[in-house]
Amino acid sequence: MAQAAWNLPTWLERGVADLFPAAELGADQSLAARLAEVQASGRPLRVKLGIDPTGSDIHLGHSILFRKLRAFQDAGHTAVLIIGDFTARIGDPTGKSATRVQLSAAQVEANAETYLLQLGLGQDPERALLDFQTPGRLEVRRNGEWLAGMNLPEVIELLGISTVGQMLAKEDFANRYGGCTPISLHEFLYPLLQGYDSVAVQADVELGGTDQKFNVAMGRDLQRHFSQRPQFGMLLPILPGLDGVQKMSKSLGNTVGLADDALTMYSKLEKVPDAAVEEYLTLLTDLDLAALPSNPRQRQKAMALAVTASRHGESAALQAQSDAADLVLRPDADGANSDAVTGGGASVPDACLAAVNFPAKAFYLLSAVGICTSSEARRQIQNGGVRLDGQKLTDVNQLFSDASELEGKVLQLGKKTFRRLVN
RNA sequence: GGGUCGGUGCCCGAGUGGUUAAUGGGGGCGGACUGUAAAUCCGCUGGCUCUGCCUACGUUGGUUCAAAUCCAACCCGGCCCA
Repeated sequence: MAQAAWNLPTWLERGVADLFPAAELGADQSLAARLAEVQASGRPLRVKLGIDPTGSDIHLGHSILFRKLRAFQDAGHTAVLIIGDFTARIGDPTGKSATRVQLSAAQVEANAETYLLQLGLGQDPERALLDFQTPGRLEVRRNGEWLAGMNLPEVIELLGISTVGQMLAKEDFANRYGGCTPISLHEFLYPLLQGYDSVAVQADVELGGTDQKFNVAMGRDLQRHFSQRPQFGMLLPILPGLDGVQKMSKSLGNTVGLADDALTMYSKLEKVPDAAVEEYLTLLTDLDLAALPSNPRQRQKAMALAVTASRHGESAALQAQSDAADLVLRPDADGANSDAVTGGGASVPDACLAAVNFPAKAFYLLSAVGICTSSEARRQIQNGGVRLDGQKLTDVNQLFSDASELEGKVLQLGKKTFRRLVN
């Protein structure tokens, strides 16, 4: 068999951390071979991606999987998006050091709706993360469809496919077991149920983060058990968060939300630590890395611009870039640059003064306008971290007697929190 | 079910009757510096329109002038035994 048959197209290869079974096992077992086979038959691949609607916000860390899924769609394959409405209520133990709280059905359903909207349901396909429009490119399924009605004999059959030893070989379980943290029995069911999803939708490929290897591999075992051809596992790296070290995760507070406005998104991205910039470029953009300038600051900006543009469009991204530059300019002690601070930022979020009771002291103003708590505001003013139109506030108790003396001004906390005061 | 150890602020972890909103570290935030970065240094790190008031040490009650600290019951977890 020709070596060429093992090669994957670049759109497929980019950013992939792991693909199994490996091509070396033999051409007939490689993904490239399956692609060729499928192409010949005219049947698209079924590419599975499961998400558990446990939160309400999707961030860039999730989006790398959706980007890959979209790439499959654009190549003519079928994305099978599984909403884990049932499994969300068990809680995926992966990466968790503690048992996850179980969610109510209503909560899960609400989250699922929000997810679909963020993924681009009803949006312009250019801007949307997934292609919701082209017929045959997307199937959205909820795993409650096949899991909720499972009876005990079926569950027992599933349980019989794996062993305690196998489960304890999984890293998270092993850590918790060794580290004296509790593991509930029902958590052992999670990998099996996720695996069964692959059986239910007859997946050819399953996408997941590298932390999903165990679960994706379990899918192969179950498919084999149910006499299906085992899927390929395609694992993508876990995106580091804004700290550049830990994975992007809402609970760590280091995320860029898909729903973030252009300015917020750009501002966060342009200061991603150098060490993470290359990964962001590879995983979140289609830019040709070799063609970019080598200066790290320029690469950072190019990345921030490209990612923001993919979400908000080219012109909004450019606007955000220039606004971000304006906002960061510091006025001199005499306020020389204050024009830049107040005038440039067309996209500074507004804060409504209607909720403020006048006369208002400075620390109270910050809290009434929703920037931080009043106690926090006191401290920040004392630390010199609060500015009004670029002018540093020094007195916690500085009194503002009326909304009119604040209207239109920009209140700033630290380097990245800005609110334009409006009435 | 029995024995035993343990449950402290975002996390880890001191504290074992009284200057305790609670030592220390991590993280986070702010300031200086810088490339709006990293490293480094400094400050802050429960809430409240705050010279004071409120809420906090698994839960609920109790003892005491006074409890995270003592007592009881309960809930949750680890380990050992069944």
